[in-house]
Amino acid sequence: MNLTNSLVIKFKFRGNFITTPFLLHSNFSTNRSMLPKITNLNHALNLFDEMSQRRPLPSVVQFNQLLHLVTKMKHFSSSLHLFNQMCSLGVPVNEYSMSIAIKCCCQLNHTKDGFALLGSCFRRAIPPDVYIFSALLDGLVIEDKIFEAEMLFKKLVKQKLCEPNVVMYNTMIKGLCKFGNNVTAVALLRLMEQKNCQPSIITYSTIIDSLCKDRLIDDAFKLFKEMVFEKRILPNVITYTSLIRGLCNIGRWDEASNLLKEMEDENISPNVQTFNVLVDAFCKEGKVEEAEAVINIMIERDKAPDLVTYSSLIDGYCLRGEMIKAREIFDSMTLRGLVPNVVTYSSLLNGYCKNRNIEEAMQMFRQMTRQGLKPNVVTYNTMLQGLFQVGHCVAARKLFDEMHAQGLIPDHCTYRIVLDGLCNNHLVEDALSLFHLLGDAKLNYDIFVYSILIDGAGKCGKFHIARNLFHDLIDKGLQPDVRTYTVMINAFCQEGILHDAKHLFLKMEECGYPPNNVTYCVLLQGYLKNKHCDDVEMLLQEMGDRGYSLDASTLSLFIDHIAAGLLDRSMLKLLGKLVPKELLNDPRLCDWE
DNA sequence: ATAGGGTTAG
Repeated sequence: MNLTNSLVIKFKFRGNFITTPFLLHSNFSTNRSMLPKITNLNHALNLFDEMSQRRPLPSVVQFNQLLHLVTKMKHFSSSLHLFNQMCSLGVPVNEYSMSIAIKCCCQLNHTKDGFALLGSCFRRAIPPDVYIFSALLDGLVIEDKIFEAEMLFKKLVKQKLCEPNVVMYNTMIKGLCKFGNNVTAVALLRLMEQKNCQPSIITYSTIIDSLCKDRLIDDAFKLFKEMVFEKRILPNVITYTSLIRGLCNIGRWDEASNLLKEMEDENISPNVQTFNVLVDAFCKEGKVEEAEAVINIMIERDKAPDLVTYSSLIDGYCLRGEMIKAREIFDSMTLRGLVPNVVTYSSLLNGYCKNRNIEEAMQMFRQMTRQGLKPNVVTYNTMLQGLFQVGHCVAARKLFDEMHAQGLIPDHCTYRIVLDGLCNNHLVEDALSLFHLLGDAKLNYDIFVYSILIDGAGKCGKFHIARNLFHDLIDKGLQPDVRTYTVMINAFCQEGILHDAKHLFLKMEECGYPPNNVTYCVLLQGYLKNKHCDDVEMLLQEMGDRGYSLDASTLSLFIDHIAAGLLDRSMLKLLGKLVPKELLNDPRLCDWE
């Protein structure tokens, strides 16, 4: 390794950065032997000790270099500690030292401390620069304080406290994307062009990734083309990986495969993460053989599968109910030098739970704790759902309390799982009192929660409660979605109030939420069960026009009605058009048409 | 210094 090349220091020269090889002479001899060797934290800490004992003290530049190295290794708390020691030693810290210290606070989720350090910049007469503000902005984004982030950004621009550079724009764009605000993200991209700050591949990749996550794949490609053909920015492996994932997620496999070819033609090799996207996509479709084939290619190409790869594969086998195979992969990971983490465990636990093997799930849950892994909210959610599914409500309650004792805060998923679990185990009263007890502003404004409770109340014959909940959510200004309408229609049908069911069915369309397959089936079942057959034929016709099909239980009900002479056999022809392929081999349908 | 991966939800 060439020492001269590896030790490059940036000198500020007439306001421009120029890079100059840092020539090493006698007084830097210790540097020469130590700095390039720094590969881990201990080396860095030892060097710091050694440096702080030298007299005179090394310059702030040398300390900053070391600080920068430690930060690069992501040892943020150590870096902060060193910064504090620098201050105690009397090293005249500058804006670079401050920016590193602030960056560390922000990356540690202590943006507040970062702002405190900003205050100390002013006290030390160090004018904060764009790096410092970018670090703070990123901290706010990391902590999901998007409103504060936007305020800071606007304030910096308006009061001309600093001229945003491409990194700062990218950070703000990342924040907007994180909150699904793609429109403003693109607007900011346009603003930076207008201000002559050229967007980079990072700017484009950030927005492209966000559009892909929101399934706006065509918009993503529009931006991709703009980047390549207008801006002449070459896409890299990250850009391609985002697009391939976007395509896989919406099932556009051929295009994903073409894009993979395209990127290889451009001499951009897929990396572990690109392959992971493919493995995950195959596994989510239950195509574990294909996933295994991808993994073999990874091994051939020296792109060692990692925890993510195997977690996806475990998911794939769990989805197919092949728990022995899933467990085999889990157990063999250690042999490959990979130690399962909380996510891997959660995947396996979810598999056991979904396949109703709660005993094995419980055992593994305890095993992970013994191995020193702390279950997180997702792990508890998985277990809670598993326990409710097999009706172990008392055990679920115990686990819920345990979660609390561990200092974990239940999230939206937790409440949805618990409320749904209680409803499905005929404990609607408990669900409702929990809902009212919580009174949590967020929970009370969660449309999913309302759907769960309305469904639960309706199915337990507590119709008035279901209807009150529906009015309640309207009063709060919540917008019911297709599921909310559907469960409410179901509740009306069960109560035999078909007039209101039909009214709501028509209303949802007016409100921009057209009924789906399930809604039609629910209403049809309601009509049949209540022997109210006037609209049935029309509804079936509409379903055909919309390309919908009947589910197994609705179809069964129709056949029973026809067999009992309650419906005319002429309806069979219409029904035949609405039978999904997988139901066509039902023996009862043999004499159709 | 800024961008991409894995677990839960009706």
